[in-house]
Amino acid sequence: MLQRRIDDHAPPSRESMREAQEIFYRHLKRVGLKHTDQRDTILRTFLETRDHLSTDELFRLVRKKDAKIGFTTVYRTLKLLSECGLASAVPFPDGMARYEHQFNRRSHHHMVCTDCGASVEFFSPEVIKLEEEVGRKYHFDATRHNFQIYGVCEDCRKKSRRIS
Amino acid sequence: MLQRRIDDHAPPSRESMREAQEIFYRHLKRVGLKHTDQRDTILRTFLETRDHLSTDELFRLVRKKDAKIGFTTVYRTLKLLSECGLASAVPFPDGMARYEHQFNRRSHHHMVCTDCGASVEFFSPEVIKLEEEVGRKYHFDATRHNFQIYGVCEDCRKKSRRIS
DNA sequence: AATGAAAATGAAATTCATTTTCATTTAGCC
DNA sequence: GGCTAAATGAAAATGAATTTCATTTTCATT
Repeated sequence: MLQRRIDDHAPPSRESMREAQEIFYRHLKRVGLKHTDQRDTILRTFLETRDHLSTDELFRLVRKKDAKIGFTTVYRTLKLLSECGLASAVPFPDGMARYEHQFNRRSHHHMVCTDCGASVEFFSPEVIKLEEEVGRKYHFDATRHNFQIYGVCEDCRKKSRRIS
Repeated sequence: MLQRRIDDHAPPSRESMREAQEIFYRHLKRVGLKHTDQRDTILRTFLETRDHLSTDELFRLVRKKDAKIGFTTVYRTLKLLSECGLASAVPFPDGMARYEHQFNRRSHHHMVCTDCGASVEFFSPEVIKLEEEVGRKYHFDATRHNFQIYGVCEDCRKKSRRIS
């Protein structure tokens, strides 16, 4: 299933990797948790991805680097990464929890094909303004939002035309 | 959990109820399915709600009207209602599938409190324009979208201030 | 470097919403 | 009324998410 990220396509530089690790370690320290090789490997693997990964997909990638790391650890680490803002869950129509990393990325949104599940990112500064405005109006302290557009992509339209 | 709908607060009139039923029955006929008392009861119960209901919550409401209707039937009927556009799934942060009815309702979005789960609706014509524009730009046939803003509501801010 | 308490790990078990199965009942066309 | 396909609902199955627990590891303190 294609899930294009349309910018920031360079792999993370050594410095930005280190910066992200520092954020993670600071968070661990703050909540009294420990620094382990597994967590290190999982964070690095996650930062190298460009897609929207389920826990299982990340687990498979992690396993390639260290076959001894278990699914449970990946699951738990992904939660920790969400807590400190390095990862965030994106609700996809298949209902499975999917995460993307938020390190050094512009705020963006997703357009998802309801046929094949492919997703494309788009950018919309208006939405960010809207978040502020609506929050103010209803006296919410708005912290984040989530915006997806669903539809049928060009490829799937072509395919369905061929069939009918 | 409070889930305010901020407009359209009147219960459905007899006419609009009938109109919705007609949409449903037309859909059933189209796909070769039958009209049953259970489906009738479930649709009526659903239209009377104002909230974002999980399948189980709707099942409990339906059971009050007819204790012989099973969970499975509610589950299946909710799917049928989604197919014909009378219901639509709203992704909430608790991960459970929640539905709201779309009959005679303005297009709206949700602001959700990440603390207590309370939700408030808001309206934003800009977002509808955005759906069209972005669809055009990436050659998607955009059919729907989903937009939530997350934050902390006034009540929860007050409560957390009291604690700290 | 050794110690020990607290935390981490990972395999397995559990939970729980969702979905499917299947035997029985019902709708609605002839 | 009879017939056939569909509906029903209880129970079982599924599968992602989460918890348990015995073992291992981290790391602050000797």
